[in-house]
Amino acid sequence: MGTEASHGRSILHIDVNSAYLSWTAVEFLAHGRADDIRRIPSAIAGDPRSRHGIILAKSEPAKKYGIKTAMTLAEAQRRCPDLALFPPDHAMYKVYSDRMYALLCEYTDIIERFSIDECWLDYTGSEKIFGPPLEAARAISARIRKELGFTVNIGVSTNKLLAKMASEREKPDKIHTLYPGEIAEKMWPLPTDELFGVGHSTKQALARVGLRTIGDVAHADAVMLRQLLKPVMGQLVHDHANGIDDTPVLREELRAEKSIGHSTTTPRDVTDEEEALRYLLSLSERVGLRLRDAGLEAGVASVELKNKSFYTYRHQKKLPSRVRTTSEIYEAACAIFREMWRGDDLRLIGVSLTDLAPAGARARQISLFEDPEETARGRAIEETQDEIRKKFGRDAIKRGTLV
DNA sequence: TCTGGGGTCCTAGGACCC
DNA sequence: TCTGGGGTCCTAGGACCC
Repeated sequence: MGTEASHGRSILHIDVNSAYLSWTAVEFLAHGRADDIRRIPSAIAGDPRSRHGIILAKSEPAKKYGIKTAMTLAEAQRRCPDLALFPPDHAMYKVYSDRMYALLCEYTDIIERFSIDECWLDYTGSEKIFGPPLEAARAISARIRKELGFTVNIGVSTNKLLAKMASEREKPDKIHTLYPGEIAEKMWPLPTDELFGVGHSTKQALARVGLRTIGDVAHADAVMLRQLLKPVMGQLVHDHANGIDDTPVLREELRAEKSIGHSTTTPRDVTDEEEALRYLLSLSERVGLRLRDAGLEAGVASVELKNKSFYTYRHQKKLPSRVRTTSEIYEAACAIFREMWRGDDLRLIGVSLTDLAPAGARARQISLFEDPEETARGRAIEETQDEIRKKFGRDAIKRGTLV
């Protein structure tokens, strides 16, 4: 009982330690920098001059000063005046993420990328080739360190939830198991918000009925939890607290993208429509490029605004016909913006698309006001522009209004 | 010079239809 | 004068994740 052999699946969760910071450190070392920024109080943060000043990742020494992810840079610097800071580089992160993914693919072809720095592996069936899961975890950890230069935490168990909860334990560079027989000892003493799926607001709701640890939730009445947290969340939390999770590890090919969006915090408040529309065009362009790259088209467009008081509102619109081009997206975004904007000073503007499907898969409804030839021409032009951008970079072509 | 950006999923209410 | 009950679609908003 409670041993790996008696359970159906064998799941690993791999989590890069302080991903953005570790990858920056490795990149620096590769380019001849003498010191390792992982050994000093350091962080990756955006630029506060453009209102992007929050901590995205921090080193272990920085953690000792109480620096936390998503903390404002000003607060972090109060806690640690000597904090060494480095800007984010998402293109570089993708390169390191892909390298790790390629290495993990040697151990199984059932891998789910949960984010740029986390993966689940369904290792069931690979035991015959690479040995017991704990041995594989040790081999993976050692190879990532040696071949890629950074460290990971690995959680080993029988489902995704337990594997993830295992990898969240002591960091960095650790391997933990959390088999069903270990739940009471390792998981139940933790506070409720350490349970995957429980955030601030659910923690508060649970505390109001006296539930403070994961064990409290595990032993609570499921009917009561469903009433307290609504059916889905109540059941999920009760299941998770008891280590129950039968969701499969979903390979990338089997996962359909649900939305594509971009948003930007503007360097200064946007107060007039003309400027807002310029942002909408630039965002529509980026979203459109990604949409066409993925070979998709969209049925719903939405615009998100955040004003200077940090109040966020979002409106969406089901489009009369499915869209693909930047001009179609931009047109929809403008219409939504004009309807929703309350005239407040804006600090963030976002555009996103949902109801995605492969281009042409669903019958296109041709609107009475649309000239099919013109639509086709517009699309052909944009596809040529996409090719040029792919070859020469995103800024190779700019619309007159953006220059 | 406080406070990012990318997502997923769930709920509730109104419109509309039979 | 009293006043159904499903079901679907659409939209806004919130919670949660990294």
